[in-house]
Amino acid sequence: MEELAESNGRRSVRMADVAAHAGVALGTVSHVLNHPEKVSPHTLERVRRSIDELGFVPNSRARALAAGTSSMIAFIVIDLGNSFFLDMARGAELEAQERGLNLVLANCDMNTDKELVYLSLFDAERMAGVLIAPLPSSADDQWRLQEWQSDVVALNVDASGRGCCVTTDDELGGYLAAQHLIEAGCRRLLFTGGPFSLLPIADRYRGAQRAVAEADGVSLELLRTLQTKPADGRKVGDALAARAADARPDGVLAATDLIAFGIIEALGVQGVSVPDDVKVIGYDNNRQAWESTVPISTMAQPGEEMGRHAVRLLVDEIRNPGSHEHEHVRLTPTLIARESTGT
Amino acid sequence: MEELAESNGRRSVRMADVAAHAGVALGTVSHVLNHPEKVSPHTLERVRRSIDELGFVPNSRARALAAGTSSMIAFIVIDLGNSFFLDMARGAELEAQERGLNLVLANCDMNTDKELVYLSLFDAERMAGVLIAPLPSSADDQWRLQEWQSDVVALNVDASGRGCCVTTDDELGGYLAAQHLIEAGCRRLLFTGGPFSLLPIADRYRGAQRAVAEADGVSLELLRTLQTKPADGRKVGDALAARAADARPDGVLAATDLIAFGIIEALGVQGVSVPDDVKVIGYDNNRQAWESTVPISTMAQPGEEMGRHAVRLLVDEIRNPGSHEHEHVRLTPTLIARESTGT
DNA sequence: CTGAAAGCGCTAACAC
DNA sequence: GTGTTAGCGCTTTCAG
Repeated sequence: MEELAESNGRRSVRMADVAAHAGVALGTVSHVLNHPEKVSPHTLERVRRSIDELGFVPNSRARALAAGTSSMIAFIVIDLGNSFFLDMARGAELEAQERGLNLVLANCDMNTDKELVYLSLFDAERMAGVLIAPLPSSADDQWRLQEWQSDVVALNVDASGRGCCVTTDDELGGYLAAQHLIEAGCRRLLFTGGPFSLLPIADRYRGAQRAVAEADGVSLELLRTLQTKPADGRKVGDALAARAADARPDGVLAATDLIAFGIIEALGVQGVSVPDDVKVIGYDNNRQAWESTVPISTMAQPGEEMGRHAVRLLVDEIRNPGSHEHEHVRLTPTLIARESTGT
Repeated sequence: MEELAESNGRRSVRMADVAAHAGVALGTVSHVLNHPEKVSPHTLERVRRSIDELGFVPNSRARALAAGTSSMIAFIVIDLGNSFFLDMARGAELEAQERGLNLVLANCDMNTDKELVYLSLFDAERMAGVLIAPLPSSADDQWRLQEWQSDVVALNVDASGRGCCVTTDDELGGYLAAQHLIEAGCRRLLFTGGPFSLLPIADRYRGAQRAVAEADGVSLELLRTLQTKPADGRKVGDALAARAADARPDGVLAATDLIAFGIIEALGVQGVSVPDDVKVIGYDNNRQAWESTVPISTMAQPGEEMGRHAVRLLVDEIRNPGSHEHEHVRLTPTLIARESTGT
């Protein structure tokens, strides 16, 4: 099981070698690396030259062991193929870099078991901290049940009470999306998406319900899908196209852009015009759906901002173990109106 | 610059704590972890219980330091937003896992400077090995100029002479793609893509030239683009649509699927039919282009296989520092015929 | 300002 | 089988 790699042949040069080469004590070399201001210019120069000449690369593992600190943080992502998560990673990386931390990624590839595997790995590796963007299911996340060595902050999932987290307000997003459709003149709305075990989807639906309840003479129908892919959308589109025109919704709220994409495509093929006959709005501002023939209106989630915030929370937790209080940062999605809901 | 994270508050339980708790020596605890067969069932049981009760998580850093080994490898990727590279990561992860190694990812986000930054980081962290899929430009890769502590194998780039690498044969891919077009009846081919500083693109063009040279009465035109995005393709599509029908190529070989996608879209808008008027083939089997209204024929690169191979080479290099010989594995792209070149 | 020495948490001989 | 001990490469007091 735990088949380890053997160290590679060449033995790397150690600090002691540098010290010998420069004719100083080992501690002095350490000082030029960590507290150069406390070393005389002359020694500094000499040691530095030795470092260069020998090609010395400080061993961070040893350093971390001795100093009890590390500059590595890890981000465990449920699906790096989803541009939303990749955006988070970008934001996290930028923020980490600005704070002198290094970010590595782990891809769970939609396999929730891997969340735990990687969490354990990084825990054992004594990362300074770890970020995790799990599958936002309603089931109690396994990883939350454990106490971890490293500080961890969750993204895209409500981990209140157990730790820091940053989410976007999906209920509000659903509300705003529905409102946009209503303002565009739609009266017979349809919400489609699934599975509802995904909290964000359930929340988006609730938001849509609220918007509809607040409006007069607007109805809301629900059509569940099994997944969130274009194929699911195409099925919905076909079903809709098969209906009589007056039995058709005039506004569709798709739980994801990918679904919206499928719907628009299927509708187009069957001669139903978007946005003339039916207006469609998606959710996620997913790059994969950017190239739709009819540009898709959508609710954009601030992925990069989420990543940045998460790192900020993490750093606070790492640096102020005493005073730190867990926080739930809730960001707001933004409406991006494009052609699919235009006039 | 090197602003480190401070260790978090709670001090984790060490092996010594476990030993004390179980009433055995520290070395014994180490044994139950690394050589359980050499420990009496009774002690084993007791130590294991102590480990559980105390929530002991072995410190891999210390372990790596003491043992001189590590099970972590890293994959530095030029662009995780590109599904081709993500496929490599998937393959690498699977292969790594089967060999008891753990894979972490680093995203350069199309920033070549980051390649070096991450390489240095992982070098200092004394990773067991590192994989790198850089920007395949013709410029001499900076990272190749240095001797690294860790073993490194390159993906998607020819690093012969300096280390192991695994690539796909782009020249052959271009050849096969052109041949496919010719067999589909095309006589006036157009190759479009760019910039040519990207080696794969130049190679694909060379392959197309070879196929055309081998065929009778087939011409090949070249239309360079600045980048490899759908927008570049749309420009090409518009230019083509603006031509008189008989001045138009009847077969287009796009250097990437994204370009092909843009071309098909632009052509469609202008009333030029794909594949009836013009056949189009792309390259990469990019998921982002899968949802095109006209499914795009393409040359698929075996990303996952590349990742697996790379890990195999890396492992050999790590385990047999003496006998290991650098190897260049060249994989073959596969034609995927879809509608855009259909009849 | 520089050197010596005591660990950091763990592995791997080597003894008992 | 189990305990003891000497490092792994580095940081960091603490004397000189």
